[in-house]
Amino acid sequence: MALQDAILTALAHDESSGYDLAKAFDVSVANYWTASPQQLYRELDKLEDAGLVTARTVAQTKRPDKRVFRLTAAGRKALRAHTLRSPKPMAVRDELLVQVAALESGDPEAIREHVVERMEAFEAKLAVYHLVQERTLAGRSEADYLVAEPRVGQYLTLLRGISFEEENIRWAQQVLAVLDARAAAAAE
Amino acid sequence: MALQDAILTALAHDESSGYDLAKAFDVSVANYWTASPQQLYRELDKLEDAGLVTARTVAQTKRPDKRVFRLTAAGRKALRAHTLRSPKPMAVRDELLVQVAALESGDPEAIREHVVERMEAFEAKLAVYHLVQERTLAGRSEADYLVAEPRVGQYLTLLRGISFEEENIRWAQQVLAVLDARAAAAAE
DNA sequence: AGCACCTAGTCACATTGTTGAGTAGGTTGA
DNA sequence: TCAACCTACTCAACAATGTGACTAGGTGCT
Repeated sequence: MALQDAILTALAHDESSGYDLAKAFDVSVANYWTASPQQLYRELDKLEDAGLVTARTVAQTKRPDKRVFRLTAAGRKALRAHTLRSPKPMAVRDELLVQVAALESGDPEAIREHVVERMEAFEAKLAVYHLVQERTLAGRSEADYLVAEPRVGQYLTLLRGISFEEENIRWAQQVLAVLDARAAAAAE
Repeated sequence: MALQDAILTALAHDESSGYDLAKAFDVSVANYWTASPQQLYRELDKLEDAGLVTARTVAQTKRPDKRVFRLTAAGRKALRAHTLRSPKPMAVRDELLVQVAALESGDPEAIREHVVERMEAFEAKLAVYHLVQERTLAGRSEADYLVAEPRVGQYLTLLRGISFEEENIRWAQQVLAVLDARAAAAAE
């Protein structure tokens, strides 16, 4: 259900193909909902069957044809109805945290390496978010944008994504510092 | 798979019943993995079939009997093997963020109310985490604990949970401030 | 010439998550 | 004393989400 709503939200302002949607999910929606391309194609078909989106095939030269989706009036209504329902509690799934929780039962060196790798991913993601932020603000101040810009919802979720990645990086650094301090203490 | 590893981790130091596990998942594991009691019972049965945990029925007076689970040697090995595998990227699912992203297409007043409710949940969770933190440290300083305490993994994930909830609260306050400023600007 | 990567998908299967009902006694508070 | 909630589960069915393999032409690099 909620994946459908996330898709409808992504289509609220612009039409797009499944492939474009997959890229958008990768960069900006991943903050609050994750979905693989396969999931998106499947849900788009369902949304089309339900009459919430319409598809139009666009022929391309030198590229495969694509199907471009856009909201219908019913889709717009469904999106509004979704915001009236009480949201379910957040769900998180992070195998890295599972591994860190199992630090004493696992292989500390492997876990350390996983933290390092993840930290690089956090930093890459933060850099992307900062780029999106710059492009979104386009020279305006954040304070102005937050009060005056009609399409502020996406920007608010972007802010959450930025602070989330910043905290992830800080946390990863702390974990590495703790692991190193413990390794040093054990070596004595 | 990873739900199984999260369960094995929770059982790494102490045996516990499915019911106890459900409470533990509610308060501390929810940081990095969520699961309903039903899922836990199902996975515990599978883990038992796979020989990774053993169950022992404990008769209680004035209470229903309970089944207490503990890791087997194979379970301990599986947990260690899990930490050697590269963790999958984090997955988040939050319907509230989906609603905020759809702010312009949805009902702003309903969304505001959902943010208020969620903020209360964030604060309650943070209070629980602080309690767990106090009980865990038991008077020791955090710096000492992080270097000297053998079982530091859980504490590191707790720290991530605390900063996560703090950021959630800050973000929710910002969203409410923005919504109010925009409502005031629109009323003029 | 050959490889890797990009666009733009489809199909089948596996795992995870949700809902609702049932059982049965004990504790707490108005 | 009666309702509401807590402990401690089990069972079944279904819905949603996630993974892996596959197709197929085009582009860019060495």
